[in-house]
Amino acid sequence: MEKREVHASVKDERLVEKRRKQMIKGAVTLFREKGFHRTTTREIAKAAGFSIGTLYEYIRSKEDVLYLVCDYIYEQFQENLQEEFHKSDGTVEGLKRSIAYFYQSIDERQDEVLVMYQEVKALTKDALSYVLKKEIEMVSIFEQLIQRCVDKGEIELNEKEVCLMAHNIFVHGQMWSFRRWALNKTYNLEEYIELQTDLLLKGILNKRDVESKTF
Amino acid sequence: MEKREVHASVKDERLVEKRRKQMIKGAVTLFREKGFHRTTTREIAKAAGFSIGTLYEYIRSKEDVLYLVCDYIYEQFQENLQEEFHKSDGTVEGLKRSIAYFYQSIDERQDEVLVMYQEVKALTKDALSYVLKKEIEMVSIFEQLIQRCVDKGEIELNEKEVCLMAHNIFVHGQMWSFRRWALNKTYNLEEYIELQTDLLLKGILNKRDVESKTF
Amino acid sequence: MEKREVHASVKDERLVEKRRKQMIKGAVTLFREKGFHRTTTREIAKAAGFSIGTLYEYIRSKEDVLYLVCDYIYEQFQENLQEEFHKSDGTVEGLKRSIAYFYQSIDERQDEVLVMYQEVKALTKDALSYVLKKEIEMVSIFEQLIQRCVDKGEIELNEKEVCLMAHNIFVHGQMWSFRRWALNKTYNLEEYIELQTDLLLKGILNKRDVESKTF
Amino acid sequence: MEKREVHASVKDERLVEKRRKQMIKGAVTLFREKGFHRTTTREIAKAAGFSIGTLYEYIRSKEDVLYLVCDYIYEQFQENLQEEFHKSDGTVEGLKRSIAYFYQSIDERQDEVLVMYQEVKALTKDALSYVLKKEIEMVSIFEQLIQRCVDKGEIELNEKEVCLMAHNIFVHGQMWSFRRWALNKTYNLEEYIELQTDLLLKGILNKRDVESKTF
DNA sequence: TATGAATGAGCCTTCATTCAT
DNA sequence: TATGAATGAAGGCTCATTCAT
Repeated sequence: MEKREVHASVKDERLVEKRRKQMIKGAVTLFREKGFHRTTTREIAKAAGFSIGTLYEYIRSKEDVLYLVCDYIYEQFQENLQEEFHKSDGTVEGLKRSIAYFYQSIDERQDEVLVMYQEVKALTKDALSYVLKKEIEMVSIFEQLIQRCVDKGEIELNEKEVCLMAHNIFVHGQMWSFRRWALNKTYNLEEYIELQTDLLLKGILNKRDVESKTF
Repeated sequence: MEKREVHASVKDERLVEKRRKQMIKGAVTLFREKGFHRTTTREIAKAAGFSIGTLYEYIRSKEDVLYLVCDYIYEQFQENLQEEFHKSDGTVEGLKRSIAYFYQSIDERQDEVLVMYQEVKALTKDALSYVLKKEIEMVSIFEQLIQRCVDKGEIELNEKEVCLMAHNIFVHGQMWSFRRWALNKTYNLEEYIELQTDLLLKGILNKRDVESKTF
Repeated sequence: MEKREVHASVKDERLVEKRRKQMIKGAVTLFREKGFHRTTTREIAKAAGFSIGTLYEYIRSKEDVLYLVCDYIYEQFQENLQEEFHKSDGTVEGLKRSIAYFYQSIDERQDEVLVMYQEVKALTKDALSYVLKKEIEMVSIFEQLIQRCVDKGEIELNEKEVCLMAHNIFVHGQMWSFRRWALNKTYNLEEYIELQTDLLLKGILNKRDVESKTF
Repeated sequence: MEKREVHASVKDERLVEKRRKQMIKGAVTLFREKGFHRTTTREIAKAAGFSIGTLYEYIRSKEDVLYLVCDYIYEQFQENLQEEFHKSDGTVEGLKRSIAYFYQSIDERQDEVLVMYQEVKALTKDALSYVLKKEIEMVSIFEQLIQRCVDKGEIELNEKEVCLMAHNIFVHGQMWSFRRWALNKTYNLEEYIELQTDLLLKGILNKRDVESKTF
């Protein structure tokens, strides 16, 4: 469950960072195209711009690449979300902005999200646990964002509803990447965000607000 | 996009049917446990109860097995949904029953759903298209079920909202299988169904109904 | 320490036996020429007359080949020695015959002995233990052969001397293979056997015998 | 057959000497533990206390390390034996002392002897020849030591017997290292030396001596 | 039809060696 | 001189697929 340190033979940490970035970038593209299993380590090395030998100076096994990719993506999202969390003011408008922002980042990182989403299960149990923990943390950020609105009296939901709604928000984000083949025939990102948010919030807004807003 | 005929060397159609059932059953379990790529054809043959040679009398390639599995699962669900569709009366209550029924079948076939869900991407383009077409059909059934309610005036949604809601219903079903690791800590199936349906319908029910129901 | 069963995927035991014989024969030659580590599994397969895939139907790892080779050689020698043991009559003449016979078989199987001798250490601990146990058994046969002569009063040695002499007999046999490069400049097999036996027995023969024999 | 000069890029001979000593020391331990083939050059460099790049400033190939190790060990033994040779007085007692001394040094350098003994065959033909020549020289020292006793009339042996006995003495020394796993259950070094010498000399001592010693 | 032995392309990984700094 | 990152040939092993029986 702890952050798994991927072993590198190379000592220079800057270099490790740099090479891994190259690696992740190349790997994401490949994984996206052919999936983790159909991608060979040689292809990863080549895409990263170095030799197979060099690749293995920075990882211990092919699975490490997948872990690195997943970790990287989660890290990015979590960072963004964390920020969003701190900006949050407990208003429904704020929640909406956070959601919009989250879906936008997913849209920007489509490939990465899709890869992470489709290949996590190829991780070993260890790595998987760690990654899932991260996912729970992200969902829980949404949970808290919603809860703030509830606390402020802007929306009415009990605890379990808050939790489920957080999951839904999260999954609707992923959806935009894994069901893109179907969704983007009908919606562009803006529409998708607006419609999903509307459907989500319809009916849970406190009467007072609804009235003041509708009329 | 047409239904792909998987070639069998064996002529006796009854036998083909029988053997493929065995095959699918064994494969689902294996794919569930280890994923498509980590499962070997030998294992599939063994799990199906015959030899590797025999396996290849009924398929042409390993991927055929995956296709057969996916096709089988979709077929099952589609059949069920079709039935549901015919029973539908355009009331919100009916829609709720259909959703509940759909989620229940997903719960009953967890393994299969998960497999299909995680491994479809391993299908060749051809097979994938066919399978995705099926998925669209299923979503479209929900679309029609919702539309009937709209037509009847029970709920208020425009076309795009109907479509998105259909997708959501579908994805929330899958969610119950692919996020089970997180969800079933908090909800059992009944709760999940009830809460999701509530969140879904809150606010889109026509005022009249809401009033008559709430007061 | 137990006899290690080397796993074969192929069920037909006769075939396994046959293929392994081919394998061992090819491997011995190669190991002799280049040593275990410098021999590739592909070379072994080729020398055995089948493909690399087939090789791995009969073993699980390269080390299995070495084990099979060692086991085979020991088995051969042990069988021979066992026989010799049963024929033994407790006379010094008998002991001499046994030694001569042992050295002759070593001479006949030079390559095998050398391989076994030089490569055993490459075995895993498990396999090594088993193989060393066999070696102890062989030494102990000589120990018993000598002891019989002692019991019969033909030679005079205490327990520890008997044991050491058994080791010496054994090692002198191996010597004929691993120091052949030096020894066969000076001696042919017959000479070697005679001289070693003479040096060995000189002085340990009971006086009575010596006298009656010498004079 | 000539002493092979191992090429070093570094010019400073003192440094070369120093670095090689470090190298040999580290390598012996590693070779002992894992054998030559399973030891990597990186491990050797690390054990020697410098980097892989530096290692290659003092050798040209991994095999050079093995050669250096073997050469070093032989050199040590030969030096010792040479000394012994000069001290020798042609008495059986003297021979016994030399043997005892030889076996003691083997005991002291167990690891080195074992390594040399098990890994020489990994040397290239060239290096092997050179090293075997050294071994012949060592055996021949024993030959001469024995011959002196024969010349002095202390023991009775013909030329071929002298030669074989020299080989035996040498091999019994090695034996103490390569059969240690079996021998040291029964004997400690002192016993081993005494028993081997006894068995060796029994019966070849000139009658006169035997009588004078026994009675 | 059913079997399972045989095949070999191809994968992941290691490690001796080089070379720019 | 010393370093250690980079290289890529080569090795062990797997597994989808075929085919003779």
